[in-house]
Amino acid sequence: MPSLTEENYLKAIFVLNQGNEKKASTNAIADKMSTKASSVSDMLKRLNDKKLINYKKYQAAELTASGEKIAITIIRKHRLWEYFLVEKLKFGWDEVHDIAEQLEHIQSKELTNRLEDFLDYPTLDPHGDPIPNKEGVFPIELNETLSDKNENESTTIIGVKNHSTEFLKYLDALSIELGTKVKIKKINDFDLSQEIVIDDKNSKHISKEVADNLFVKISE
Amino acid sequence: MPSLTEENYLKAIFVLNQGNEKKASTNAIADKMSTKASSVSDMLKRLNDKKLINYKKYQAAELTASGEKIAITIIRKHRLWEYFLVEKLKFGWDEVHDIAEQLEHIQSKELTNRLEDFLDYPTLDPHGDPIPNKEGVFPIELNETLSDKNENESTTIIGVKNHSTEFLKYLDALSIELGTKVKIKKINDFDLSQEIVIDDKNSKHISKEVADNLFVKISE
DNA sequence: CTAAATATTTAGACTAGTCTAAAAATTATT
DNA sequence: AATAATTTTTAGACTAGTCTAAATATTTAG
Repeated sequence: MPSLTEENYLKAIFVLNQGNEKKASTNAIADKMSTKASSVSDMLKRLNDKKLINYKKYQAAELTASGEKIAITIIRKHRLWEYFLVEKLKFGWDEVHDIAEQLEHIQSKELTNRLEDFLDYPTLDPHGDPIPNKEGVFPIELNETLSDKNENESTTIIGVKNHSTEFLKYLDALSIELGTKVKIKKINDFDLSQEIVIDDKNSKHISKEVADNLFVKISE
Repeated sequence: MPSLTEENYLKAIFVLNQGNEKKASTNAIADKMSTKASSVSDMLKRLNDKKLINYKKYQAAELTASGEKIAITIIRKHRLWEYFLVEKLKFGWDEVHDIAEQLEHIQSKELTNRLEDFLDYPTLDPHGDPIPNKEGVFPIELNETLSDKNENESTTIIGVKNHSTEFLKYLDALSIELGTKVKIKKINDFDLSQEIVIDDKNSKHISKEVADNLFVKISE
């Protein structure tokens, strides 16, 4: 069994390496985990010894099959618990991240599977992120963001990349939620900010950073 | 915030000292926590420094008001989660202890309170143990055990002292559950084992150790 | 009341994980 | 290709918690 800390490292590496390119550098991991590069360096050696990652000095880390399995299990638990917190306990989507961050480390396969059954096998968590099944298979991949779209295109918001309370509250203020239709009226050349129309009604102005963090329905 | 380990020590001390007498000796705690007396000795010093317990060398430990508050919160969370696991996820009463042992350390008052609301404010957990409310008040105390009863007395099982899977499975085999009526037909002088009649139907023979671990309805 | 048995504490070492500061390697820039 | 900037690793120290073995208290028994 990996320790709680090891689980968090594996999860961070999984998330950083999503979209195939090896981006899990020592600094990137340190940044994501709010720790120091030297600590990460130590830990990468240990995870390598345990064959949970492939790691060579001065090169980015990659998960092995068994490391990835653990990472996906953590993500599965995190997302199932988030769904539980929002759907059953009526938390807001901006309130559940830190609690799920703790719940994801509860060890019991049986618990995870019964929870999934109790929740009627949800496929997406409250932020639109896909929930891997018992076998670790994700139902869909979220790839395209609103920034990838062009002027005059319409699309639907299906997920958020950033899960911070601040960002989610900002979306609430803009009346953007999952399922919201968005039409891009204009993209400003200077800062790539967008003028958008929400649900054919309200016009809003959003920065590129916001558009970067909104996943949209994949074209055709 | 106390660490997970500190929380476990506080809980152990609370449980040992239940029923007022100071029984939380170094060895008793070590035993309960499956650790060594020397480790306990170290920890008692630290908890004393943090004013979570009152402890003087060679004397049993007592919780301070703030230590007790923490212990009760842990117990509250443990019992609410056990109730959730049995009532909502349909676990057996013999399967939930280890999982609740993990869940009890999740930090979020809001979560505990919403969970309690979701469960409709249960007062007893699946083992008959009282669930303290938000203010830390227990609805009732379980005191009397079947060993305290005499020959020809009848009573009702309302709780179990030992929560181990083995004990609970043994009770299942005896068809003893919460609410079961028991009449003591005979107490053997030699080993204090009892001949009992369960629900006016089946006669069984149980050891003193089993009777010690069955809480019964308090007389009159 | 003294000796033996038992309980508790201390001393010193170990592990996991972290940090700072310095050294070494890699990458970028001229 | 040489130097500068950046990234990564190493060395050494620190904390929380644990352990074994030895020392010291306390309790029990004769």
